[in-house]
Amino acid sequence: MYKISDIADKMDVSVDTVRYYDREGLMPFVERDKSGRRVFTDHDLNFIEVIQCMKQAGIPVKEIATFIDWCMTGDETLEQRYDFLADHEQQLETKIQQLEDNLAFLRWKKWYYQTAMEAGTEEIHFLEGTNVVDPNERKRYEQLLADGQLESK
Amino acid sequence: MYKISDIADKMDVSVDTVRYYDREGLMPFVERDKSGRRVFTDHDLNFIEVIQCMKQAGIPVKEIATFIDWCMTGDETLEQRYDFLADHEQQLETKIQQLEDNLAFLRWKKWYYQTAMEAGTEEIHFLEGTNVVDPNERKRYEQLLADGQLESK
DNA sequence: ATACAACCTGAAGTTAACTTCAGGTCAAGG
DNA sequence: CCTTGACCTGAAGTTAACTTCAGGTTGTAT
Repeated sequence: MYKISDIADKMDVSVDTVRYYDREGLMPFVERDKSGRRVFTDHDLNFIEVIQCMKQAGIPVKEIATFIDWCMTGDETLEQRYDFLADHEQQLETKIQQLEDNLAFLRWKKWYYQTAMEAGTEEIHFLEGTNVVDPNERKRYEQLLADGQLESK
Repeated sequence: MYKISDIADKMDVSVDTVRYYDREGLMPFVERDKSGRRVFTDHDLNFIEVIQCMKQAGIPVKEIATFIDWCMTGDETLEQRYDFLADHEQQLETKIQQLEDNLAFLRWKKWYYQTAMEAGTEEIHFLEGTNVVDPNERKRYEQLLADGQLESK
């Protein structure tokens, strides 16, 4: 048996946030003791894990509530639940790919500033006489990356 | 020369959102034509790219505004800009790792429902006589995954 | 016995990131 | 010439996800 603060710790959120989640329908399974306090069981931890994963994956609270609702309904919603997961698996894959691209861009800009700092000025990356970044600079960086010459940076 | 709608298209947001970004200080570089309309240059596209990347990476608008502000200041802020990027590179790496973990969890749950659907009931995953998920089930899944027996699912 | 930390509720407040609105300017096509 | 669509501003409205507040109850350590 667990109390609300245990769950808050486990989910790495505040106790108030757990109550907020409950209010929004994420925890219809939670029981109360004789004086009205929330009591969570081991069985509930299965749901807590799911909720935490979905939250971190960026799924909105309302959608998670729908999913949990299906869980409470029983075996006739197995397919909806599967489809929900398959759909969000797709979305998450796409999002991770995008973040990988963003990460690659940040790294190139980091190299850009690293080298600019060494030169004392950003101008080394500009097209002759302008303040526009030379598109070849990015290619130069990609080449160095591919050649494994950027290990120390 | 580009107009606001071109930039909106390029960033994949609405024209109103671009104006909002400008208001929040993300585009101090933008010029105006004689009748007050925003005019973007090729030089500005460098910034647009940076802004879009940072937005997608989840960096708050205010922080991006700070970064852009440094860019306008000149070479004396090169170090701040480098540190900013290094810091967010770190954060993004952590976030991607977390999302990978979430993805792995979603996939295991997908398998859980896939097999439950085939059996017609979720009970196949429960500990004898309870409604608690058998922890060995996840291990079973991981084993199948490692053995490459899940290709078609 | 009593204090006090942890719990409760309903409701109001906050923040970020937009979005919508009201009202106005302007350049180009028919 | 005049209509129309793209642009402008300042300000108000919206939404999600919390957070804070006011006021109340209770189990446990001193």
